[in-house]
Amino acid sequence: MPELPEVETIARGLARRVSGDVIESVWLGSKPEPLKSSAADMEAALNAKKILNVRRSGKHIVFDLGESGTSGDSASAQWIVHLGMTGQLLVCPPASEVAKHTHAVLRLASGRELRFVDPRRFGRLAILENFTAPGLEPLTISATDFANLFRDRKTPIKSALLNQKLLSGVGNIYADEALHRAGVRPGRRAATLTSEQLRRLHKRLKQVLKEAIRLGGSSISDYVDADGEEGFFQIKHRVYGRTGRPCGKCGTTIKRVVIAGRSSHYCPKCQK
DNA sequence: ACTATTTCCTGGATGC
DNA sequence: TGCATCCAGGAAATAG
Repeated sequence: MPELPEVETIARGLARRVSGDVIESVWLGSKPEPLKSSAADMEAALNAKKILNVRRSGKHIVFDLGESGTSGDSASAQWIVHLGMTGQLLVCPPASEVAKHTHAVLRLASGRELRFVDPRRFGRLAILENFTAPGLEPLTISATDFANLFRDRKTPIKSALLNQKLLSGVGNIYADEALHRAGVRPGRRAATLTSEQLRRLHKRLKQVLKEAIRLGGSSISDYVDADGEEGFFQIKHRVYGRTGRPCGKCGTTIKRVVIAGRSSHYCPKCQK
């Protein structure tokens, strides 16, 4: 399940591999469409465009597109890819087998193909201009702005962390991991956190995201980066997916509760 | 304006 | 072995 660190890893890998390449042809699957715009519009927006850069905004992958004919690199539209739960963007030799649930194939001038594969179809594709994810970036947000996001909110802090309109990029894994490292229970009402706890959560969230990026993300289920490589942050998980096992810090059994319809894992002793 | 709940979707795990 | 059921969860839609 790609969250900020996984999407960052994928975007960096793609930037390295396909920046400067030109889209020669486009195939878009029919199925129940993961497309925001019509297939014809998307194809027209992608065809013959140069990929200037690939980067991350929140959990979205942004392909900056430019005209391939002109010498200047003036950006026009952007191809936005959200991987949802199970989406993958793969750079493949054209001869390689097309995986089941492939919804888009971009043939590149370099001879390779960029393929979007997504079994569960929670992923989304869109053509936009000047896209920025709705929430604030967790890696750059100030402690003050961070604290202000949660002031007066009655919702559990876990729900608030997952709310992409507040912070963009935090998902279930890193919300749980940041809360454990900050010593705060996921069910705590956001507004009841002390300023000290908010300060810690701000610090620990940044820390855990940065460390996860350094390790190439967490490979849970089928996550792989643009090179097909798995990440290693899952070995650093202290609570996520560790229900019933001992907390590494104090030995107390890790508990699981459902908040906002999501599994939330925490240590009843370390987290207040 | 918020908050909580439901829905989408398939594959892997589990149970009888 | 085979079939049914459950569960994973990001974000949009819906309801309160």
